Amino acid sequence: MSAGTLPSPGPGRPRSVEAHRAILDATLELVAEVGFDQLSVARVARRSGVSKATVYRRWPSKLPLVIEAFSELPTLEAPDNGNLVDDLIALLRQFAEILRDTPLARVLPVLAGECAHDPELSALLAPQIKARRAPLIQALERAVSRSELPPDIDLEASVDVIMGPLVTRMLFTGAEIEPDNVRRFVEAALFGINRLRSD
Amino acid sequence: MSAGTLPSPGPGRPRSVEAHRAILDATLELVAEVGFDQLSVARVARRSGVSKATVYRRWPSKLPLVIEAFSELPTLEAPDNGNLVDDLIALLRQFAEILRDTPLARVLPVLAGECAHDPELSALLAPQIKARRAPLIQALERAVSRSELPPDIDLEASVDVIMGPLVTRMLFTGAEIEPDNVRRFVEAALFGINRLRSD
DNA sequence: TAATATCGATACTATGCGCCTCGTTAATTG
DNA sequence: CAATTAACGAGGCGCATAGTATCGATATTA
Repeated sequence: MSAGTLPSPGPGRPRSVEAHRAILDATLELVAEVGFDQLSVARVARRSGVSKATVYRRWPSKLPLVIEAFSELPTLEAPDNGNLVDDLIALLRQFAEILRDTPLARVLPVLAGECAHDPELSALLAPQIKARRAPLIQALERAVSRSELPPDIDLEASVDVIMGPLVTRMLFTGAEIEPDNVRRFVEAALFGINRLRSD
Repeated sequence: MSAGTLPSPGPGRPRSVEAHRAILDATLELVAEVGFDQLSVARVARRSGVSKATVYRRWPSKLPLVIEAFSELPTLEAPDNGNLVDDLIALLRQFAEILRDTPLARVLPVLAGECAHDPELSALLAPQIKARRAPLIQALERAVSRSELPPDIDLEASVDVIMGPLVTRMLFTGAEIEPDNVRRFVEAALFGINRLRSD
């Protein structure tokens, strides 16, 4: 799935897996330190102890590299607590931790903004976004199967209602998100989800 | 308030107001066309028919320029319909129109991501964000004064709950936002706002 | 008219981009 | 054990951009 590692089936020197990881790690470090705009392929190569050409052999440009590095960031793991509220609280607490501990909050908005002009990159980023939303979709589906939610609910819109407040909060106000706030946001969202019928 | 126009109080040739507008317009055009990463001061100068030095005389770098151009984008105008639902629907419809007709959706996430590494720029962007949220805050305050909402409501969090779903929807899924969806999102959010007490 | 400050144009160094060549190194295949 | 194959590091190349500096021309105030 990763663009950089097309394992060589035939003879010849194989691509270094260590270099691959070093490049992605350096990319994430540098994005966190200096931001996307100041990031350059040459800097990534220097930081990862790899030749500049090696990076270009695997990724055509800076953006796909950052997208793949982004895909290496931790994703949500969906626990099955038997009820929707606890599932959502657990998921959003994980999300808040990831936002606090990784450069996700710095990478994702920039990628989203840049992909608006590049359908190719958008096609690269879209499945990543979808994969990160999947655990929430599944938690909602389990709630539907338990009749906690009506069967005709709009799952995608529900995910937006649940994640949206936290995302905007950390994006534009830069506010810290505490566990108590997570519970309040979940409850706030849940009171409205029933209105999000699909028809 | 704008960084570029410090009107000359004494003698000497004053700064061209036309050039100022041309530069900001060209910046917005180029951001919409090629994105923030591909944007360069030289391109802005060429597009606006202005010398490169003129741009540097007014803005120290690319980011403050884009931030000021961003501040020129239309803001929300708060109507007073006498009830909260209609106020919010009107505001969010305006917001959806702005997202559709201007490069706001492409500029804002990139700025937010870049400002995460630069406190100086963050200080430049923060008041712009606050000003754009103000009409929603005012609509909520009117609702409180009409006893539509409890007086101890968390206004900022309420704004996040109302705007968040739309913002994430247009940011990460790129979905079109139709007027009907706006009404549903407003209703979805309103059912939960009462839980957002400030204590 | 004199003083002042911005203007366009241009040159300048430094750096990044993306591509390329080259000799070297590490794996598969016979 | 050789021969083949492919990725490797090092480094050069042309081009574009960043940001600064200089210059004479121009527009405004005193």
